[in-house]
Amino acid sequence: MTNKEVAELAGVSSAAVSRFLNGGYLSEEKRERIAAAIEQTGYVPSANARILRMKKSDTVGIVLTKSDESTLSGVTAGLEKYLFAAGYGASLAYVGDEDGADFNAMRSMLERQIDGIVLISSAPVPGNLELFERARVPIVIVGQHARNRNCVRFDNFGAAYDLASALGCTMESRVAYLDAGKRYRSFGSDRRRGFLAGLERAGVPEGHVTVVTGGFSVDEGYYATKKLLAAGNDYDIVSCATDAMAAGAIKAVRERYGTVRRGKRPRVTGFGNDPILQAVAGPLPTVRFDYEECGIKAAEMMVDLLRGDVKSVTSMVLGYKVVGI
Amino acid sequence: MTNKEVAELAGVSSAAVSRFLNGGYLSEEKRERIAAAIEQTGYVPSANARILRMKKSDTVGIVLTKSDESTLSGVTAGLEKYLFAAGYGASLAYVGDEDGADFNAMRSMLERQIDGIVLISSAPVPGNLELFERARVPIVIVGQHARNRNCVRFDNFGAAYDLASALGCTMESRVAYLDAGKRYRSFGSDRRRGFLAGLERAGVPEGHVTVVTGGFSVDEGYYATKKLLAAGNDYDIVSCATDAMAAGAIKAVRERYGTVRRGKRPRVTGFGNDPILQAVAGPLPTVRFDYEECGIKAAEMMVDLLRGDVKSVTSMVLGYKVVGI
DNA sequence: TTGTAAGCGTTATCAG
DNA sequence: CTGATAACGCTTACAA
Repeated sequence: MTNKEVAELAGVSSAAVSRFLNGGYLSEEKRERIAAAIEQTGYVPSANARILRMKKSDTVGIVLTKSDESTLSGVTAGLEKYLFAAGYGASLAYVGDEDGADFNAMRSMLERQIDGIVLISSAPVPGNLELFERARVPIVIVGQHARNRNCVRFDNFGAAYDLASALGCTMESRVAYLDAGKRYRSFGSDRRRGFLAGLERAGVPEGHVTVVTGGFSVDEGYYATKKLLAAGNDYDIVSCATDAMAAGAIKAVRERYGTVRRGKRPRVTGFGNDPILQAVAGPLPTVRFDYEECGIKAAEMMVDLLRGDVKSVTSMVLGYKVVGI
Repeated sequence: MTNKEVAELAGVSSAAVSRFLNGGYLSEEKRERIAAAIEQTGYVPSANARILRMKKSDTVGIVLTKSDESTLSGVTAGLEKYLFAAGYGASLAYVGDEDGADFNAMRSMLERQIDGIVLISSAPVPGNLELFERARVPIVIVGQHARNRNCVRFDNFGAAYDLASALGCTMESRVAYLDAGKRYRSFGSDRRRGFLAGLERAGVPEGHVTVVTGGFSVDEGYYATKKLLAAGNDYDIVSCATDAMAAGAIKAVRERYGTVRRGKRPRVTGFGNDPILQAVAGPLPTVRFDYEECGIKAAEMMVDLLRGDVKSVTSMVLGYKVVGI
């Protein structure tokens, strides 16, 4: 069913149908006839033809690099909310670890003429951004810092620093830190560096701190902690780069020390908003971020970019809240 | 940058460029010249023009009705994996509770000429399916039963029945069930009915069973349980329709009975694969579904539909595993 | 207010 | 093997 067919049925020109759809000059009488024809035929206009003609899609592409589940849905919710309100659509693509998956997703968005792209990534930003630059498509990076690029991210370093400072460690404390891996700047190295700096500030001697690097899943947190404890050392604190790892760590700690809090049982800390962990392990020292706000800010930045009322590159850093101490 | 411009630069016709991109007859010499021109210009073909011309997009739309977070990412992962392998793209849209959000998302997919649509929904399937029927766009429903429609779902009734049967309840047992709400057939009424049937089978008298209906979040599980226990009754079992609710229930139980398992402290059961809950509350009786397989099956069904090698409507019911008993 | 017609970037047909 | 050309469905001058 096309424009033209509807027009014929209604006894008007195809231009009239287009005007009906987009709000142009039209007599009340034709308006009704067209409405009836559309209703009758179930006509759905072709977005592709429109985009082709208009050379823009009023749509923003969102590419999510798979990582921490809960983060993503909060951020996208915020993004979509703001974008819709501003009259834009959103087109999502999840990408996993497969080779080149991010490139494919980004390219396919370009092919579909998205007007802007938001990259949500915990790993280093892919090198394929030139693609968008050449096409003059504005880019907003979420969750990472990128030199001279528009980005919105959380202050992971500061959050980890404050968390470490709030734990009440002394010169005697023994602390283990479970790092999420070098590949991930935001919840990997930023948190690790912040945490270690915080400990140093608190006066914990370097020799009392053990850092273990692994993945960010529950299982990886579990095995890393298990190994650590099996080595025969006692820790006052086992700090984890993510809530998922913390869940694994808690399991390992309980297996070793029993379920009751006493004596040498280490305290576990996490990082994130996981409500299930909060309920079951609480009060657990952790850090909360407002993911939805992050999405909103990113969307706002994008919309400003699209509307052209922005001149310079902005890098926005969002705050955090240390809880459960 | 367009087809034609690249063609000029390479000194060939636009048809040749098209053949280069889609693999048609082309001399090695021109092939090279075109490749060079594309490289040089950063040309990206327009998917919209192609779709307009071809009248198909080789893309499947996936509409996710917001609900249980963890479910979704597993199902979409399975869907995308299979679809990509079969040569299709996927286009995601998350929709929340806002009025008409699902309709808008579905319509916009139609406007973009998706070749098929997968609806992932825990609430009743929206009435807007005629849209797709009129457009002859195949539909696969995930997570719900829908009369005379292609669908893939889990056996929620059976799972809840088996879970109830496995709990070792006797004629003396007191059981509370936290229902997730009538709006949700799959994890609402199906699970409730299955659970109650299982209890009956196990010989638990109806009078010993309390059903409370609420939402499916951690908090709602917490408050419902708290209220239940504050009423002064003791329960042997508090069964929850979702793992999130179970997390809340566990918190409430601990607040009332302390953290040690003994005496009248009720056992809590959940429903789902939440790894964090498993680690921290385990072993917790719960039911596991293979979400990724669900996505794969749905994609398989869709691809069969698209390829036309399928005649009748299929309704597929996937199994489950009761664990943590 | 309304209709005509050109053009958006592809691909497929068809003649060379 | 190659190139000209029509057509896909829509919007928008421009002319009426």
